[in-house]
Amino acid sequence: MEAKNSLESQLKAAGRRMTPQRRLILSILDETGDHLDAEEVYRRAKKLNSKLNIATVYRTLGILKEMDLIEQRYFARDHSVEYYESVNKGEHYHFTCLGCRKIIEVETPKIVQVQKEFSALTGAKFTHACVCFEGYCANCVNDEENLTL
Amino acid sequence: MEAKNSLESQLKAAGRRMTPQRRLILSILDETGDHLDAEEVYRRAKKLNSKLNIATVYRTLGILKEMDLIEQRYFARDHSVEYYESVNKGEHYHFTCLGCRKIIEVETPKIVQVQKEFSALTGAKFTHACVCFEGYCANCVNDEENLTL
DNA sequence: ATTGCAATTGCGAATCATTTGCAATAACAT
DNA sequence: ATGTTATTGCAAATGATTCGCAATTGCAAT
Repeated sequence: MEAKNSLESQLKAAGRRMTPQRRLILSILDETGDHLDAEEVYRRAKKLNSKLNIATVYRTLGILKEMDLIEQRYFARDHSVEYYESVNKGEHYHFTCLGCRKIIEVETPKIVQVQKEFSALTGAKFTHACVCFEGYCANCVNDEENLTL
Repeated sequence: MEAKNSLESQLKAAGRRMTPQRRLILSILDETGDHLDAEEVYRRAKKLNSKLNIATVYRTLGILKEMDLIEQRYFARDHSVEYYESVNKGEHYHFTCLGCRKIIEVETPKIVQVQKEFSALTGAKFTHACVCFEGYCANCVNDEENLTL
């Protein structure tokens, strides 16, 4: 057997049917390095299967979320930009530059430390953390200061 | 002069007109200890001024956000529960119990440390961080384990 | 290979929170 | 008191997501 991509095989293992639409959506999610929201997944998938409906994209993303195979995350403080990401990417967070809109990944163990401390203190158990940072990257800091001063 | 609540005086300082509707909305925001979303602000305000329109609430919240007098925050990972909070509350984050829906405030300097480290490393400047935690509180952990095992 | 049934799809309509256009109203400087 | 202009209420628009339902299709059993 060929090395099936993990999303597909996990869906099948859960007793889901594999349709061309799903295969398409899954392959996009699996192969992209970008951060895609539902609309963008739809846009890309639609290019390859023009009769795909966006409701199907939402339904598929919903199933994957429910199975904890992807996580819904957000970039901006007001959560205006949302996207889906495989859960197997390791711990990282995102910094969005308000100047150039670049996304920089932030790696740190400290968020997990906060969780551990809080657990130890209160006995609570974490299932998820949503963290998004906003600001200006090194390139844009100067521009921003010139504007606001 | 009486000690005007800060939101009101700051709005006036910014050249905004003070209407009964705004005064009402501001007093609710100023006095509540709860976490209110736009609908809830509207519900509470409506009790005291039955002809208030929800568009006015959204417009007022929009102005306050723009002036950075309140911050829009979220509880849940999927950001389904949103609320507005005065910015002068000091650094804290929220843990939402998925069992009993209780909100526990998490105090830690670590998030700010992450920001400082990242700034030092990359030269970026933070303007905002959005952090929300989800899980089960000590009381609900056991119930949840009983359910899932 | 064929069949049958349940899962899935496409479509359009429904929903829900939020925003907007606009005419009427009201705040505030003069 | 008056005029200008911000603000309001209302209703309609928007935009993302969900839903109902009939038609289709995957897949297991034959």
